[in-house]
Amino acid sequence: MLHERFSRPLYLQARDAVAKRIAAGEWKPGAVLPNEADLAQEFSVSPGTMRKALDLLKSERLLIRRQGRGTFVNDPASEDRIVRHCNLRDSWGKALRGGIRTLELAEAMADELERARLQLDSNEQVYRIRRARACQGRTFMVEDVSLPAALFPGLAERNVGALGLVELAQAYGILLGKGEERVSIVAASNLASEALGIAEGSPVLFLDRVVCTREGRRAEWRRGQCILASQTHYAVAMN
Amino acid sequence: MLHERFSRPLYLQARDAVAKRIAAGEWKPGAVLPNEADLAQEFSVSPGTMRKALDLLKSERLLIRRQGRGTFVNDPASEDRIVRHCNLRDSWGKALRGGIRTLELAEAMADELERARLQLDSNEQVYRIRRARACQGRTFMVEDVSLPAALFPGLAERNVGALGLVELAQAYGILLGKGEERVSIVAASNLASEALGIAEGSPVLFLDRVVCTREGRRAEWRRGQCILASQTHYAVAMN
DNA sequence: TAGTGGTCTAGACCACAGA
DNA sequence: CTGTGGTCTAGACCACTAA
Repeated sequence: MLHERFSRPLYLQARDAVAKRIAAGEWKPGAVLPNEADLAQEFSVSPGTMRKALDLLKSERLLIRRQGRGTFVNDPASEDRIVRHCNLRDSWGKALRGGIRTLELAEAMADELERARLQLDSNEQVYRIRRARACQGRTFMVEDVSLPAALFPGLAERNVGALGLVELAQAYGILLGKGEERVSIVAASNLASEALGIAEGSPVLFLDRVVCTREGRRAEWRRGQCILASQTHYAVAMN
Repeated sequence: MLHERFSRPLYLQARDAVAKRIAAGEWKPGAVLPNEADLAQEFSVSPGTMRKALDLLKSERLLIRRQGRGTFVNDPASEDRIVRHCNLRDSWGKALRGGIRTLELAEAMADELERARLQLDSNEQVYRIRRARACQGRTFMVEDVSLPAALFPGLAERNVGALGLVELAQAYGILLGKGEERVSIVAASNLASEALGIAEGSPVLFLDRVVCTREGRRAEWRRGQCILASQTHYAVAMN
């Protein structure tokens, strides 16, 4: 099962083994895991070591632990995990989620910028998607997304028109990890200004985001142009 | 020393006790702490409990632990702690720190907005500071800062003209904790456009930030207007 | 009442740094 | 070689949940 000595710490191996099972769908979102003692026995580690692994997964929001209840698989669509990838907030501080409409979808050879940002080799393919997000009938963001074709095989053939990154990852059994978003101001492009219903060249928030998988592979590069209605804003937590 | 039963967990009490000593300057930045066993004995807890407390402080970036070396107090001016409160990055991804010039400083009764954002009672005083930040001779941000007078007694009499929040907190023995920053776009104010050398009403990044102390008291409300030179941006990490 | 995770203890051995 | 933190073990008892 887990390697003994001359290798990574046991609690990291146990953590990754549990994460792998969740990614594989062996333990589905909302399901309850065996208790600490049973898991420890299954992975042949001490209860203390197993606990450390489970606490790590809890801090990574992959598990939820409740005293007296048990250990549960956190749903990727749960509020605390959605909020991580959506920093736009409405006037009540709620994540500004919106319906997604796909405008274009094409497969192509990764260009130089895509290879750099997604850390791809030459000759690797990407899917390019242009989408619009709307909330209450009002489009607030248009985005250009590049996805490594290797991570999302057959994406063009699947019906993914209304799916965001979180839902896509779930459909492909990919666990998302760290990411970085760069925020700046640009003049709206022709397409964006039309879709957003603003004058051409109006200043919009430009969101340049790269999200990695749990294992550190680049999973998405997104460039979004975004308008902020009154009282809506881009929120950043400092911990 | 620490309360026994009927109270918060021992590892949290130990964590706070260590944090308190650091804030009081008993252990200065860069200094080495006693080893785990000695600390455990001093606080009358088991080594495992003491370790949990120290690991927490390490995850809060208050301590640095090095195998074979010891446990050290992290400097508030160290890169990893500065970067938390400065999300502006230059083209190389380095934090965009800048010299600070104070334009105005006044003490006043907190107005309604300040009472709401800083969670102050009526009749509480605040210090209002207007400053400019410049890097390589170019002003890139003007900011209006409100500080609770109760936390920073006698601030007007001290020479704090070139100090930012991090340095101020250190001078007053305050440990900073969580915070939130809201990012949006506004038309530059008269004062800002002049200081930043841009046309009046040009779009600028508006940064609205509240930072708390470690204990959760509001320590600062800042409203900054900011221009982004080529290749500079506002960076957000998603963990 | 039984089962869960949360806290706490008291050790062991290992990897690493420095004298 | 000594001292440090990092890992790992094997228990104990407590607080909470649900049947």
